[in-house]
Amino acid sequence: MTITEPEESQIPNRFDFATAADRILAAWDEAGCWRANVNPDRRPFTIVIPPPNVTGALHLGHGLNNTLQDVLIRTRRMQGFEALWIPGTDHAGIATQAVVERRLKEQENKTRHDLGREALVQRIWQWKDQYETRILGQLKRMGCSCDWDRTRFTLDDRCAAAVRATFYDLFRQQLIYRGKRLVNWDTFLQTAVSDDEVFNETVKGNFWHIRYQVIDAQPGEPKTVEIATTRPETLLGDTAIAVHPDPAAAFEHLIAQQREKIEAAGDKDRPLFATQLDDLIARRDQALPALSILRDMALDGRQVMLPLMNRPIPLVADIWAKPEMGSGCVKITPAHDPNDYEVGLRCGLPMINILNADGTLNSTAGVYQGLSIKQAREKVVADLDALGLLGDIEDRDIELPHSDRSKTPIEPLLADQWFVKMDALAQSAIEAVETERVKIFPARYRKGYIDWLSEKRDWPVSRQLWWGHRIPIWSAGPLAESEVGDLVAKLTGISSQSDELTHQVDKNEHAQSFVFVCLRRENQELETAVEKLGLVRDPDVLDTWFSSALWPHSTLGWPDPTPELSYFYPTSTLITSRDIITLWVARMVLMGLNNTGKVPFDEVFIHPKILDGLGETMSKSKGNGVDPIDIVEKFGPDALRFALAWLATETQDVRMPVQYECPHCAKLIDQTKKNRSLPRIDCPSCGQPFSTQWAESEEDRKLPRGAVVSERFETARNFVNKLWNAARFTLLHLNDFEPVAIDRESLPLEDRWLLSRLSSVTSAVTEALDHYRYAEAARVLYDFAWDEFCSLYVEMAKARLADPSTRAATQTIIAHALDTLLRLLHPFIPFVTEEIWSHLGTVAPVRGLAIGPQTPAERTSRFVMLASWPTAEPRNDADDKIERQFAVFREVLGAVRKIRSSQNIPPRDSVPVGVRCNLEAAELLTPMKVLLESLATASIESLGPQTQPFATDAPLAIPALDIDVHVDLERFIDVDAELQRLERLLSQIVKQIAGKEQKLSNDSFVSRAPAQVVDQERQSLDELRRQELGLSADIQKLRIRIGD
RNA sequence: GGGCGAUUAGCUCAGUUGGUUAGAGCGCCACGUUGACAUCGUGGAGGUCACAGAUUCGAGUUCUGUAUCGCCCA
Repeated sequence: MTITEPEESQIPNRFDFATAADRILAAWDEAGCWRANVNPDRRPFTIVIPPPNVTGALHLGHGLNNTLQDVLIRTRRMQGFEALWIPGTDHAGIATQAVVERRLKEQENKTRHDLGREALVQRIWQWKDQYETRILGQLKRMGCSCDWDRTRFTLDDRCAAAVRATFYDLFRQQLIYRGKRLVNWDTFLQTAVSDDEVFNETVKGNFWHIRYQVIDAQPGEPKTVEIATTRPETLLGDTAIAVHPDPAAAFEHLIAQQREKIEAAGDKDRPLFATQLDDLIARRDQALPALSILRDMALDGRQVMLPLMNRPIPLVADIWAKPEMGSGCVKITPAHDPNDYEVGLRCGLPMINILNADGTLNSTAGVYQGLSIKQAREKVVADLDALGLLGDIEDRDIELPHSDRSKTPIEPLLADQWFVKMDALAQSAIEAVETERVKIFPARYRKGYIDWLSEKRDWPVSRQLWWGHRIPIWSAGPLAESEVGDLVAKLTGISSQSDELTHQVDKNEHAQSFVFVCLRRENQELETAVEKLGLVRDPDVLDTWFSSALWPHSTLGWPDPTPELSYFYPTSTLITSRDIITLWVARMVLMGLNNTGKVPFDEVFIHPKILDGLGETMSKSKGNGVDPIDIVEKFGPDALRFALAWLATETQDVRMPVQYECPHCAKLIDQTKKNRSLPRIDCPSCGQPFSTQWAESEEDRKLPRGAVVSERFETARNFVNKLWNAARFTLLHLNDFEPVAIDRESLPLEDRWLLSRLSSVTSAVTEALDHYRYAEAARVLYDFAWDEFCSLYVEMAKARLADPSTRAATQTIIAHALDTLLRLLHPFIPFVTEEIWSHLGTVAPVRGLAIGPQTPAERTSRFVMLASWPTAEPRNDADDKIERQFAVFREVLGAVRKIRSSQNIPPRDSVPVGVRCNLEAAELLTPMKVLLESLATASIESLGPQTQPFATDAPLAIPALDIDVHVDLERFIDVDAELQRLERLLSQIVKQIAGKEQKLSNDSFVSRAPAQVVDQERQSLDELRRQELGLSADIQKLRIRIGD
């Protein structure tokens, strides 16, 4: 057989991901590799993507989330499942509307009211189209193998149909009702924002003390009650003053608590706590009599006069009043404070709203009508002062809620809202997790999920927005009883002909009647009919989470009984981040159960978050976000994915210091809190300016943009390169490849070792992925590919590939190994594996071990993406032995290399080596002598129990294996270096001996530790003493030599 | 205030059931390129496992407390 020279030029020595990626994506597209269809011959495996917001582009957090999903779906696809990954995006109600409104204001100085509902929604659709395209493009470039034909959007027609059907159903089950609720009102955007769109900021404010006069004070009773407030203007909406119902008990409780605190405190804190206790007791003694009187007055139904409004309001007894704070009394404004609202509910108080939507005061505020909050506050304070009702004014830091969207202060405001009744729904979702019909990984997240649902707080689903699913309710009211009867009769008439309309009659807190109609789907005719009856459609839209709660079944066609729904639903796994377990995961479970009777997914995997170098979460608004595409362009898509998977451990968030890359000189500039919010940065290296994501001005935007990258992707990029080059080596040596029959038993040791390792690695990777241990899977593959396949096997194969008598068999094995490795790595690094696969398919279209007269040759699939996942072979003793053998081999090899290195022996000079070891080890090592000689550039002069040190000896012991490695330094000796090395070794050994001796002289260790452990320690001590002797002798010899 | 998590080498992180001398990547130092790969190879230096207790013959690993940081909920 003639061996032709490998043609290196055909395969470049680096993987050119920039050009290959597009080509590979196009090939997958063309072949529809990512497509999944109802297929009774296969088991389905389904993932729905957590739909990213169309508010902005994806960052690295999404990069991680989607990488993990893709690794899983690619693995399952290769394992023979009909693997469906449904992509899509979320309309993200308020977030998206706010972004578009802000731009409208900035660029055209217009508000949404200038545009009107339809035109604004039109604009938001344009925004959505733009970002949806960008987001899906980002996912594609990352290699996400979603079924793109099934891309959905939470506001598209199919999702809308699901939302309508769900709302209608819940409404008919009487699980949807209208009620009042305090909302976080953004007076700038004039909308309610959700709790998670509110952040608290401490601002400087005041604490005003105000006196309210008691009406008809009796003898012995106070004439005024003092309260203190940070928001004096809200007194215009006060409906009560509260005092604690049992101040004595409340004080006792506090005092007991403080005593416990002192018990538990360290010496450092105790004096402070003791002082606090004294203060508390003094306070009780001083305040209790007055508070008791006030409590009695409250129980007696006494009233105080609300200043400025001259409205009598009751004294009430409620636990919200804290006897230890201020005067012990608190004003109650139920319509403008969450705590007061609760008091109002408990005490049946009226709720008076004093605000307009724009934050000015309304007509209930009397003479203050029309003023802004700030103006009203000043005037109220001045007027109180004039009346002599104002007491002290304290300076105080106040935690004030702000809207995340407009950055303006939130005003709590009472508004009509639609609610979903959570009781039974929440219970069903709790049970799904408790019974493990839905399994959550890691399990610690179960608690938060269950605790949150256990509160069973009704879900307010109205949003005062224009962007979203409009609430399908038409209402009329308040109506007289006769009108109600009339209207209901007419509605019953309509609904007798259509099952798409349902209605309810509801009375509000003032006993006024309202009629609500819900329509099941878009139906112009019905809508017109309903509106003709005088019913008006609710202007609000639904909470975004309402539509995303339906995502696992709405994307599959529900409410229609589609074949997809029955085949792919319930989905298999949901992969998401922990911050939306309650908002989203819990709601999907309860809605899935309500709508389909089945859980939406069997398993949930919660992955870590990506933090920046300062430990802060990444976000666009902070400026520390990284665009995955920047990483793709610098390091390649495979490096992005592999690095993220490698970092995705179970407990640890991913901390990722990021740098700007100067587009002029490629210098990396650490991102800091300071520079991350700048629109332009001058490169400290080349001095030239570049722009950042904040660039707004013409001038800045003209500058080239500095990518935000992280050095943490280098390891993964290097790994991809390593794999590429190992493959390149393999491919170059397969130019004349003809598969040959393999007889396993007669294979050389290193081949059997490699096959055994492949099998072990396959098991480990499969196991790790089954349990979402991505980092472990990545590490196993990295270590195997680099340290074993590249550094050992390929090195060992070189000689055999050069020998015509062994070339063919070696080719068969190495081709098989590369083939398996590519399959195992494919889910992590799909592009480079696909590229190598196609080269491999050219030189070795038929490969595998099952080649022979009896078994048909294994022909491989065109795409590794569609190839089958490797299966591990059953373990056997021979394999275990071989793996142990190689572990020993690597230790000995390492020892020789260490000695060589410490002596600065040139790499190409061969050294004589002796290995002293027991008989068993000698038996293991003898067959590997040639390999050892080649990898260590050595000649093995002697191997076994009889091996003696050389005359000019450099020893190194491997105590764990009872092996001493000796190198003959005759030709190389650098006495000083060797003396230095030996002395350092000796000092380490002396230290260890001391430790062991101490341990063994401890009677309690010798008598109580297991005999086996004690024995081991004794042997180890003997071994150390033996080494000590040897080293001392060697050192002695060298000293004499210097003396010569 | 409640809950969850983290704290291991200069940096970023692994560390399975408690048991020889605690590992990796990057960075650093030394040496090395003729054919897979300098995005490389070989070796080296570098650790009071946050702190304080407890359990144990023995603790990075188990328990309690403290500190710091992060997230979630109120």
